Amino acid sequence: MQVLFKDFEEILPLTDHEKVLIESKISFQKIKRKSLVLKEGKVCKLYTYIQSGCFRMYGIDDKGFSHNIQFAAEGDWIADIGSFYTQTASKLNIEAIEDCEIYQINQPDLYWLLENLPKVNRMFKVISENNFVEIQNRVLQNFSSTAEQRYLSFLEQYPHLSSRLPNTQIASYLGITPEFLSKIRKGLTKKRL
Amino acid sequence: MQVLFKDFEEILPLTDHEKVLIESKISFQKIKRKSLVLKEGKVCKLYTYIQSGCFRMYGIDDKGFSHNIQFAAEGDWIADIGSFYTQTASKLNIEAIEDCEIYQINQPDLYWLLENLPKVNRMFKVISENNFVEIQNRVLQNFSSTAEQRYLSFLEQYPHLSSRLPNTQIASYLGITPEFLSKIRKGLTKKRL
DNA sequence: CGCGACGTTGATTTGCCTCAACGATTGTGG
DNA sequence: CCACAATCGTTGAGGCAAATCAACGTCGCG
Repeated sequence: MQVLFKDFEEILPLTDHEKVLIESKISFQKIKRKSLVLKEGKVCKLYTYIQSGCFRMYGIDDKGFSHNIQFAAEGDWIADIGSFYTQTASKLNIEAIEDCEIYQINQPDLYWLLENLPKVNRMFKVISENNFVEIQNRVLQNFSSTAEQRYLSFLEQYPHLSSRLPNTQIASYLGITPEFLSKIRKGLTKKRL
Repeated sequence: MQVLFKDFEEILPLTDHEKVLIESKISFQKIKRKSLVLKEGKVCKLYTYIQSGCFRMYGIDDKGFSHNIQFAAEGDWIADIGSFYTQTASKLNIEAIEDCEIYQINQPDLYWLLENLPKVNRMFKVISENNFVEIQNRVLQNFSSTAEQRYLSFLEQYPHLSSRLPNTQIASYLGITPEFLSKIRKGLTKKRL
C-alpha cells in the first residue's frame, strides 16, 4: 500500500484518516503474466492501480487481429472508462504483460471516495484529463506522421516501457506490423552509424 | 436559451431556480462561418454549447496541413478539454463551419455550477465519458479498417453531418486526402448499381 | 529436448498520396 | 448584376509507405 500513497502524496498529502478510508475500499492482488483483469464482453467492474508490472489494453478486430490502445505500468491507473462508468459490456481486454502487483477498487467504492474525499476526486479528475489528452494526441499524430516518427516519439515518451516490451506489442500500439517495425529499426541503426 | 434547456431536460428536468442560476452564468453569441472560437496558442477559456450550426476542431501539423479531430453540431458541447481544464495553451483550433448560435461559459463559472448543481455535474460527466469513448473508438477503428470502411461508418454514425459538410472536411476527419475520398465515393456508387 | 513466441529479411502487392489538370459552384467586390 | 477569385469535387498518371506472405535463426521455457 505504501507505494500507492507515495505516488498520491507527491501531488496531494493525505491525513491518516484519509488513508484509512482509502485502504478500507481498496484490495491488493498479485496477478500472473498473460492473465486478464478485463475480458471483452464483460463489464469493467474494477479500476486498477499498478504497483509493479505492466499491462496492455487492446481491442480485437473482425479479422481477429488485436490492437493495443494503451499501456500502463507502475504508478498508472487503468480501466475501460466507458465500461466502468456506465457499467455496460466492454469491447476491450486488459492483460498483464508481466507479473504484476496491483490495487483494485470497484465502482460504488470509488464513487464513495470521489464524493467524500475531495483529494481523491481531484486526483481522478487529473488522471482522466491526462488520459484524454494522451489519446487525443494519438489521433492527431497518427494522421500527421510516418510510422518511423511515431516510433521515435514513442521511445521518447515511454522510455521505461520501450525497453521492457516485446516489439510485437509496440508495433501493435503504433498500428503497424512487427515486420515493418523491424525494418524501421534496421533503418534507424543504419542512420546512427 | 430554450433549446439548451430542452436538450438538458430530456435527461434531467430542472427547477426554475436551477435554470436561473445556469442562465446567469451562460452567455449567448452569434458567430459567423469561418470564425474561430479557439485559436491555437491561446488558452481555451470557454466551453461552447451549440444551439445551431456546426464546428470543427482541428490541429495543424509541421507541414501546415490541418487534421479534423472532431465535429460538433446542434446539441453538442465543444472545447479543447486539456486546455480548458488546465488553463494552458491549446494546440487546437475550433472553427465555425456554418453561421452558428452558441452559448458559452467560462471555467470558473462552469466549476461553480459543477459544484453547486449536481445535475450539471452529472450532465458534464456523461458528456466527458461519451467524448472519451468516441475518441477511443476512433483510435481502434483507424488501426483496423480501410478508409472506405471508415467512411461508411462515418456516414452511419453522423448522417446529420455527412450531408452538410464539404467532402474536404470529411476527408480531413477520416485522415485521407480529398482526392482519395472522391475515388472511394466513385467506387461506392458503382457498387450500388 | 522440442515447442512456441519473437525478431529479422526478402519479394511482391496494395492502399493511399502527390501532382497536375479541369469543370462546376459559390461568393464577393466593383 | 456581372466578373473574377476562391473553393470544391473529380479524374488520371505515377510513386511511396506499409501490408502480406513465406522463410529462417534465436531464445526461453515446460
